[in-house]
Amino acid sequence: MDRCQEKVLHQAQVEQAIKNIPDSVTLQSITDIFKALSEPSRLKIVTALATCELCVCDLAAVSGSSESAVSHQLRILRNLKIVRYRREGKIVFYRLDDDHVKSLISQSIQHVQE
Amino acid sequence: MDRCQEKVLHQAQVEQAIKNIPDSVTLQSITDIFKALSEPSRLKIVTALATCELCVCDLAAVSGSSESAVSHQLRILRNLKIVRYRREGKIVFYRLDDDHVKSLISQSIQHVQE
DNA sequence: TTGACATATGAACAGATGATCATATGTTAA
DNA sequence: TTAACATATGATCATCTGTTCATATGTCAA
Repeated sequence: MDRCQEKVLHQAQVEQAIKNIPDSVTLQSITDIFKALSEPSRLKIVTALATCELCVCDLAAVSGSSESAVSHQLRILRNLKIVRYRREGKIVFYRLDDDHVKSLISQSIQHVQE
Repeated sequence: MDRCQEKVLHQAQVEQAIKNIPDSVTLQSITDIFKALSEPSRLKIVTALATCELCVCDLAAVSGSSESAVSHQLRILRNLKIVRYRREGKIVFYRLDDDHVKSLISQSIQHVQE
């Protein structure tokens, strides 16, 4: 058995619910964001960057990972426009791209702490 | 080479950043929430439940998955207190546990659409 | 140009995870 | 109790993903 007898029990609600689901592109973008924040190592990086800009070496120290691992993670965060960077000589400084990520995190903390 | 010469380039910022990182329990809880929302199938379920409560069969139709797959996903969402359920005879109705998840999603949509 | 250093990246491996299938549980009606 | 149905769950497998290691790139100083 893979589906209940009447294909859908509550047709009207189902249709309304389907309308409320974002288009597939938006859906994918959102899941990408959440996925980026769903790894402790990346979340550490992001919460650290919520305070001030930091270089790769700093972030390695903050998150307790190797610089290589951090660099790999930063690439993912860069591609998702979650962080920006600027180069200053040999050093690359990273910071959050905008404040939405900060809001996401504070919202989630609220959720967790209740 | 696994660490830059001086162990940390910007000591003060690093210490401040470390203070801003939530304790490991909170961190884990937050990543769990984000991980739960980082799969298209689960995000579909959650956005669908943002409109009204739905039964497993409805959710299968909405998300285009099998009922078994949906049930597995709902278990994860239940354990994370993202959804609640109530039984009415043979049918189990699911709904969001609180409004924080709605906020998280709307925040993320804002982020994506800019 | 050479050497030193900060960062980036490709390959490979180990661990995590979602879907499927089979089966179990719980509820109602007869 | 038995049958039918809605949902739950354990095991398995294929796929995905984070880390590590080795190496490459880019920048500065000499």
